[in-house]
This record gives sequence, structure tokens and C-alpha cells, in this order.
Amino acid sequence: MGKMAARRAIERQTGVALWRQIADRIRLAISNGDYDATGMVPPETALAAEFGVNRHTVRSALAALAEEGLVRAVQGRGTMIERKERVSYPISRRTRFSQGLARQVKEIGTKLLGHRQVPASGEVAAALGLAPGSPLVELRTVSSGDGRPLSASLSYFPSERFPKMAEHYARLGSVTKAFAAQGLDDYVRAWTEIVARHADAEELALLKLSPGAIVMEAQSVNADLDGRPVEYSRTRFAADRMKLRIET
Amino acid sequence: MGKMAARRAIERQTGVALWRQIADRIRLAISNGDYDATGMVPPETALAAEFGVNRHTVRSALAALAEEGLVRAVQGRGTMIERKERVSYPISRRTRFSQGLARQVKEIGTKLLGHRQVPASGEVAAALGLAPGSPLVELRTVSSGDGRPLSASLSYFPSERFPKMAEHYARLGSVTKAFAAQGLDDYVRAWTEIVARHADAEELALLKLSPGAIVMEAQSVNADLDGRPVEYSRTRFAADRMKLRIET
DNA sequence: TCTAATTGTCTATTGATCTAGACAAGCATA
DNA sequence: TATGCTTGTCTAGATCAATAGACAATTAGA
Repeated sequence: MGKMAARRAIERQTGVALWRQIADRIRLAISNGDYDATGMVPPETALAAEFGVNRHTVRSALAALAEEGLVRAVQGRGTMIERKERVSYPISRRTRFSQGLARQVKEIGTKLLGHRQVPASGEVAAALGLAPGSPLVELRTVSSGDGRPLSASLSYFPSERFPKMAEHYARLGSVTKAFAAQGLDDYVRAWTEIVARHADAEELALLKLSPGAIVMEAQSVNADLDGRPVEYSRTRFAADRMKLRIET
Repeated sequence: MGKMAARRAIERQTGVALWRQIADRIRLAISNGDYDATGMVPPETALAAEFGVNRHTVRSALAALAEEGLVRAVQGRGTMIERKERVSYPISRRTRFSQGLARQVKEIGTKLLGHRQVPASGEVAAALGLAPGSPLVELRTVSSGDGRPLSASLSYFPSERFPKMAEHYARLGSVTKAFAAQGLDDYVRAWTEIVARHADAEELALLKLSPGAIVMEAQSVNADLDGRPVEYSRTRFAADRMKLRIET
């Protein structure tokens, strides 16, 4: 007897279509390694029985997962798992974006979507310990691992101290290196706040998510070794591709 | 001119009903403080125009939020906001459940749902540095702030070292105090991993969430000052009531 | 008291989702 | 090659979600 047993029943009339609930469950089961023994999703008829729905409903769920590139169905054989693991993103006093990911993905891509000068809003000013309206450099970036988008960020830096942030980042592709180019050799994470919610339309597009997906939004402040804030950022992680690991 | 401007359009045919997407947006806007000026949600007709849907669809969304107790509609007046803020849960080297929450909620409730002896599964054994199958005490608890469920936990303790964990916890209502009663005066958080996903049926019931809601699941290990793990736990937070704050 | 703004209720219609059943087509293995 | 298992496709009907419009009921303010 395997671990099977009836999975918990899914909910009807909740505003979330059954096929989407089932897709979410299967996605979770895949990343939990429930199907590692065979490398395949159970047959559609078995899934239909397990969830107590019609086979067509399961097919809609699998079609959505195939669309994401998570599984691939082959007539006559079954539905194979193409990708499974979540990337672990470490958060610690010395959080550096690329470093922690380097061991888990072959190729890390960072893309600068845009940059501009903005006056600090109340919230950002407070986080950076500046007067509201102080000039900031804003960077909008998207990062990916092996071609899959993992996170989208909005970062703010004090313009007076780091006037060339955008240029350096565009050239070097790294905040750490851009800081170094402007005379800041070391910095530490002061705090991070994490919230989870449904992705909005912009995030769906940037992270190539399917509608209804979840993002984890981390707001964080980095400071130099004297404790002066040097960066405030809002990073949104694709929740089904990432986990956050906090080392304390 | 206020901040209004057309909000980003919502997505159709995604497997998530429009009324649920709108409910999620309004819930987010409330916790962001967008409606603090009036303490009221905009009129149904205004919301319908903003989201580009029929008024009845907005009404479904508001009905769901009223069901959660987040808003209350009064005929002729409008729809008032009853509750808004997210509770911030601090995670640091010295993470203690009650301490961080005490300032934000008047009354903290912890409830022991059940306890039992279980052999350690592979994953839990690895986290605690024990041999698979080692005896553990499992505690199932739910915690709430001012009457609203905030988190549900599964905690595991090595039976050999803490044989009376369940009894002490039941009496004292606190893991920290139960440790102290068994001779462990201090412990620290070794690591925490955070994932966000849709709540399953059990979590919906335990945390009194509406279907389709999001939970943040934190897996963590606490260790004594010699670095020996003393607790492994899986805590699921109601994502729309909590944010996690990491101090590094 | 009258009016405007707001929520509450009803009916009707359209489109999306889910169920049900049947059969075709491709793959693996005896 | 023959058989069984699996995915692919089609049709038809039932239920849920969303639109549309009309009007009632309540509140606040002129």
C-alpha cells in the first residue's frame, strides 16, 4: 500500500474553478516530490477519482500545467514531469542576490527594465531615513534562473550618495558591484518584511505567471556598516518557483 | 486630484471568478490604507466602473468580504471598513511567538488541538539531526489575536529529551515556558524556510479563511545554545492577516 | 420635507465551467 | 500482432458566473 489514500476534497462554489484548484494541488505535489518514483503524474482517470471530479476537469488542470511548461502529456504513455524543484532564496545579514542562487541554477539572468529619478514618498523616505521628497534613483529589474523568471524588483537608492547607480547597474548587472564601483565595499541587510498575495496583472506579465498565481513580496532595507540605509527595495517572488530561507 | 486613476484591469477566463479577484483587490486596498480617509469602501457603482464590471459582480465581492467580517454594508450609507491592519510577526535569532505579537494585539490565544507520539519521518529527522524513526512528540496548535485565528502549527520535539512536552504545553500555553519547565532555559532560531500557496481545506477550517485564501508556510528549526536542534515546526500563517518581519 | 446617493432585491439572458458518455489514436508489452 | 492502458476529441446537458435593467428601501443633507 502506497501513501495514496484519498486527498482532501476540493471546494466547490468558492469563486475558484475546480480545474484551477486541482492544477494548484498537482503543482504542489510535484514540487513536494510526491511523484518522484515514476517521474510522471498519475493517469487522468486516477486523478479524477482522487479529486472526485470528471476526467475532463482534470484535463483542464493538466492543460494549464502543460501551458506553464511544468508537465508534458504524451498520448498512450502518460503525463511526464518536466520540472519540479523550487529555488531556495537565502535571506541573511549578508544577502546577495546572485550568490545564493548560483548553486541551484546554471544561468542567472538579470534584466534592467528601466530607471528614473523620483522624489521619496513617505514610506520609502521613512525606510531610508531621509526627508520625504529627497531625490532617489529607482531601478526596475527582473531576474530569472535558467530562463524562468523568478523575481521582479523595484529598488531605490539615495541619489546624492549614489548618483550613477543606474549606469553602473546597467553595465555590471549587479547591485553589489554597482555599490563597489561607487565606493561602498560592504553592506548588510537591516530588515525584511514578507507578505503573500495574488499577483496583479503587471506581475503576471513580468514573471510569466498564469492568472491566479501567488507572489511573495519582500520589502527590505540594506545599510552600510555604519547603519546608514543605502537601498530600499520591493521584490516580488513567483511563489510556486521559490522558497525563502532565513538563516539567523 | 486624488490617487484614484484606473486600477489595473482584472483578468477574465482564468479559472478565478471576477468577484473573487475583486474581493482580493479590495482586501489588499483596505490593508494598504487606501480608504483610510473615509473609513469606507467606495460605492458599488464606483467600484464597478473602476474594475470594468457589472455592479452585481462587485456586490458578490463585497458580500464575501462582509462574510469575512472585514466590511459591513448599511443600506443608504455605504460599506464601512471594520478591520484593516495586518499583524507583523517578527522572525529573528530569538523568535518567541507571544513576545512579538503582544504589542499589536490585545489578547493572544493559543489552543492545543492535539498531541501524540510519532516516529520521525525522513524530512523531520534530517531537520532535527536524528535517526529516522526516532520518537517525537507532535503538538498541533492554533493561535489567534483578538479572536481572529492567525496561525496553525505542527511542532515536533525529541521525546527522549522532552518527554513531557505536551503536558507542560497544555498547562503553560507556551513552548518557551514548556522548555523552561524541562530544564532548557534558552534556545535560538537556526533557520526558517518560507513558502506561499493556497490554503487547503483543513487550513481553511482551522484559520477560518474563505476558500481560495493564501497561507504562508514557515518551516523552522530551533536549537539550544550548543546548536542541538530542539524543535522542528511547520507554521501556517493566514496571509491576509499577517506579515513576517525578518530582523537580521 | 424633498432630493440625491447608496445599498437591497428581483427577473432575464448570455457565456464559462463541470459532468457524462462514447470512441479514436498512440504507446508498451506479452 | 494482439491487448490493455493512456491521452485526444467530440457531443450534449446541467450548473455557476457575469451582464443588463428596473425598482424598492434606507440614509444624509439641503
